[in-house]
Amino acid sequence: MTPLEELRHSASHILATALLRIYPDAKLDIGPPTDTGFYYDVDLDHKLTAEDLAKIEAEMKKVAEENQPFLRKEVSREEAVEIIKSRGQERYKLGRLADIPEGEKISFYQNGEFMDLCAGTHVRYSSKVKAFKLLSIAGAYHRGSEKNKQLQRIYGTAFATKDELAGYLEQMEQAKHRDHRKLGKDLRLFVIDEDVGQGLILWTPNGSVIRQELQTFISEELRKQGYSQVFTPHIGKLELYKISGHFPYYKESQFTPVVENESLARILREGCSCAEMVVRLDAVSSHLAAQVNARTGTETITADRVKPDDQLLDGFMLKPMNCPHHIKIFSSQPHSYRDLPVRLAEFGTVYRWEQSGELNGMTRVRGFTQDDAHLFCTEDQVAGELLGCLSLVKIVLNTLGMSDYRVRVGLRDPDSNKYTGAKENWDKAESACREAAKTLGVAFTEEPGEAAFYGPKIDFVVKDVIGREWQLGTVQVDYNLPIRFDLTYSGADNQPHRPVMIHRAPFGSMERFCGVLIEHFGGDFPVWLSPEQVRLVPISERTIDYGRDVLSRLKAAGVRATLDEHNDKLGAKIRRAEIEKVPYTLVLGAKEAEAQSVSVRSRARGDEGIVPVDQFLAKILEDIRLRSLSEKKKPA
RNA sequence: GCCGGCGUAGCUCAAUGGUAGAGCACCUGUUUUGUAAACAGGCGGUUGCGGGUUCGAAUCCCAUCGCCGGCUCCA
Repeated sequence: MTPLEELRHSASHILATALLRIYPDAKLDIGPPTDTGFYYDVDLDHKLTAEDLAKIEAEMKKVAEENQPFLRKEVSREEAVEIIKSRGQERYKLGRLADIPEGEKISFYQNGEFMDLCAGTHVRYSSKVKAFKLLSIAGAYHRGSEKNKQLQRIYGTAFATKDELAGYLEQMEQAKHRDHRKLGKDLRLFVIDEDVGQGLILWTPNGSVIRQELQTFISEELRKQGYSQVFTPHIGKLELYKISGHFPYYKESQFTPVVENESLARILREGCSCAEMVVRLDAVSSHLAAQVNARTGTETITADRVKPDDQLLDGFMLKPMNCPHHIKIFSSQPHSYRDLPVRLAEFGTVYRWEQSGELNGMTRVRGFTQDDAHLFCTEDQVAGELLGCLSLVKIVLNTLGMSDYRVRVGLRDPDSNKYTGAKENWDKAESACREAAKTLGVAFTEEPGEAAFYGPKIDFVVKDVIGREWQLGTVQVDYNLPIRFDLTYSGADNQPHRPVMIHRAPFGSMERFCGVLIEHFGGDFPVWLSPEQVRLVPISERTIDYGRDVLSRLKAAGVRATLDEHNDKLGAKIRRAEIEKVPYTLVLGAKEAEAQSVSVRSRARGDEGIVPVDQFLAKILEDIRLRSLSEKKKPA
């Protein structure tokens, strides 16, 4: 345990000590340190409030001042049971004791009157813990399972010094200003309207500029890398997803199917309970089941889903993924090995039923657009194609100056059987992913259990301003769908062969990526992405006409510019442009009008002096063309 | 979905059972401005929505929708 973790862990014991003084009947579960602080999970009939938190914190201060030594005591399993029972903490602590493997040491730590089952380690005296703060109360399931009782989790943080604590709290406060939900509102980038629906993003004109620029950017890269762009509809027949296996496997996280009119009329005529309707929507024909099961070599469609044809209901689904549609484009023509790889790309909008409590601004939504593509290739081509996909992700991240991410190679969970496909294919795919990740030149972690059910993947994960991790770009190898859809190509031997699919999305989703990007730049977008690139500010009404003249020249060159015609003093107009985070403000007075020039004020560098209009135009056009990053804002 | 908190003008917030208010934004006028806020006036509300208690509800109660923090989930 690091010294800081030790401190925080001790703080959580002090929290428990104080808590039991105030609520002696509280049943404790577990109280570990975290990346940013500590928590303790507690079962207590009384619902803790913010006022209670203040009381507990005051009591914690007393415990700290009592300067209690932390004493370690090693005991036998039997003694441990006795201690736990004597303290009335058997409800959760006996279970935690049982988690300790036979043969391992069992220890308690005591400070003052409090004693807790704990491996340690701790600070030596409670007075070491002097810079701490309780932050919030939240529900948390015992052992993280929603089947168990929900406990109250008390979150807090602690640092070695009061200055560090104050610094951390200040940093959290600052982070709020960069939150994409706040900036999205302030800069009018997107809105979510409750009448439209939770988790459904409305891209306003400003946000749409950013999205459009990003799409143009990636489209240029796709053309260089030999992709073909396609368009597909937002819905597809239920049967399509029964073949792919997405329905009903992911039914819980999909929108309810749209039942076809004919089917709807039939069930209204015949009468049909809700439960029966669900069963009939899930069901597949014996014909389809036989085909898919034969191809996969396993019972992927189980007997209880098979129904006679006249019991089936037909309908459409909002697409939860783009792959089935792209597969149908691929399979609409015969392919030779000479055609491969086929790379089909689309900004494809998909819909998923995320739990209401999970929705979050633009980063977790119910409808989002993936910068998706599916590559159909031979097995020999997989490794090379993976490298191409990763280089695309790198280009994206480099261009945007995003270096604060981690890479995760998602592998099979060796203890699970949810994965489809032959072991040899998995071995090959996993090693291809691992080798490809190595070429990135950044550290990556291999995480068993993080693979998709159809194949391993390489994910790029970033943190938002309040430390939550989000998966952005992803590259996935898939041996499963080509089998389910019976995809083939003719090999050099004139025999049919099975292609391998790669799914990849460098941004992941446009919504999530833009959300993270807003926070990454704190709203100070580089010129090429800025919704408004130039603000023209006449010093008085006398130079408005000159402003109109400059405006039309900028617009003709394709620069996004506006003219501030408000009847305000110069300072007020500059202030407005600053608040709206426009990268360049051009001040126009009599001198400038006379010389066909502009006085340039940059968001990053302040007043840069007077230059001819043409010179400014050439410079900004070059920055836009190169997609240059803005210089960091000078500290205020 | 679960636990807890919150919901007042476009935005930030005030009003603790007794006439819904301020600043900014917006509109009009005066001012004609040189690098982060000129001055004055005006517009703007069924206090998220629906019920209830009360002589009287933004305020108390119930229900519902949404938002925030966590938990669970995430092809």
